[in-house]
Amino acid sequence: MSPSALPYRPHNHDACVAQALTEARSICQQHNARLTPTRERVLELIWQSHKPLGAYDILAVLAEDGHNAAPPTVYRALDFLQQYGLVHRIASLNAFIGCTHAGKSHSGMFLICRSCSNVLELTAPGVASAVNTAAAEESFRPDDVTIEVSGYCPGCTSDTPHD
Amino acid sequence: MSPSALPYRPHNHDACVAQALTEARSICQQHNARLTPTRERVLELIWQSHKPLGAYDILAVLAEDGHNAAPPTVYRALDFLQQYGLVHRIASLNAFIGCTHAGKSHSGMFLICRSCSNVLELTAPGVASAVNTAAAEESFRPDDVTIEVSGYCPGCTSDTPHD
DNA sequence: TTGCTAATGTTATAATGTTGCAAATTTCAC
DNA sequence: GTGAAATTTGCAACATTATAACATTAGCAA
Ligand SMILES: [Zn+2]
Ligand SMILES: [Zn+2]
Ligand SMILES: [Zn+2]
Ligand SMILES: [Zn+2]
Repeated sequence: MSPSALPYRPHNHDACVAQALTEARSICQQHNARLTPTRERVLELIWQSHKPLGAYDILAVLAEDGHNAAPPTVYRALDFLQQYGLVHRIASLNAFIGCTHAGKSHSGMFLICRSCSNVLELTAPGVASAVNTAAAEESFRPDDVTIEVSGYCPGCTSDTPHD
Repeated sequence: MSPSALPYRPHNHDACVAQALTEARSICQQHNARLTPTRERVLELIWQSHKPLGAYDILAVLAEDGHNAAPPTVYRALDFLQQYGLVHRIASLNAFIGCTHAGKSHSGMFLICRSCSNVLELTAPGVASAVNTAAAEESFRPDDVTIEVSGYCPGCTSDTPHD
């Protein structure tokens, strides 16, 4: 078994954020897309932890920033970031999380801890192929696959839930 | 390849509804749960087609019925029906669909057609086991699995989208 | 009856997400 | 550089989805 994944153990999270921002800049440059200050700030906020963040949570922080922002500001930034695969929306939570596989084409699977709220994004090729097989048997042509697993992470399966 | 699944071809849908209601009565009886008129009516409305229905759509029909209903009425009925596995919520649509495997314990996978909106619920044991394997590799204990696949159904892959 | 519990009614409000248009900024051809 | 075109942002209003809190009613049993 692999060692605990990042979200589940102490780590230098500033490095996570820095790397995410660096990659985002690079990806946007490749696509001639403009990672404007607002968009970058939203991405940074989403990466403030490995827990998903709601649009209105983001909005509240922007307000603290002194940024005079309304909901469309946030949703537009989120749309942009999703478009370039920099963040994912977790449908079962109405919240957003930074993509840990930005750039690489992937169909994510999300492990959502009910106790500590941390989310781990996996690539899970086995799952993707099983889904495609099942869909093919019904002659269904998949376009977008949502896989969200709620449960308990390694840290929270034991009796002492993590933060 | 199997022939087209029910939602994708003409069929006697009244039979779908009748069977769903019969099974629901039986399941509720087994659990000493009361399938009250409101709950039964909501279930019937959800089964009016193989397309998912929003809570406020249900509310509107109840109003036409002359039923003086407010949102909590609908959401409470939906909670009840979900609790006994009679309907599922489709997170990516904020909508509800009748369960086609009521009674049998199952972890569903939903094929959602972008064109005609019909939803097919599959059992897909291969997918379930792939998800469990992937989760186990991260020492994650799954509790609830959401798998929603948006795409195009057999009828809508061709150039003439179905209703 | 009486008293208990589950279910429903009612009002208000919270949380999430969108539309439409005007103003500002950036891009790019000239 | 200058000006038109396109992108991005500000802003106000609105739409949709879901819940909280508390009163009332229906079902059921002692
Ligand atoms: Zn990702
Ligand atoms: Zn946890
Ligand atoms: Zn049918
Ligand atoms: Zn279709």
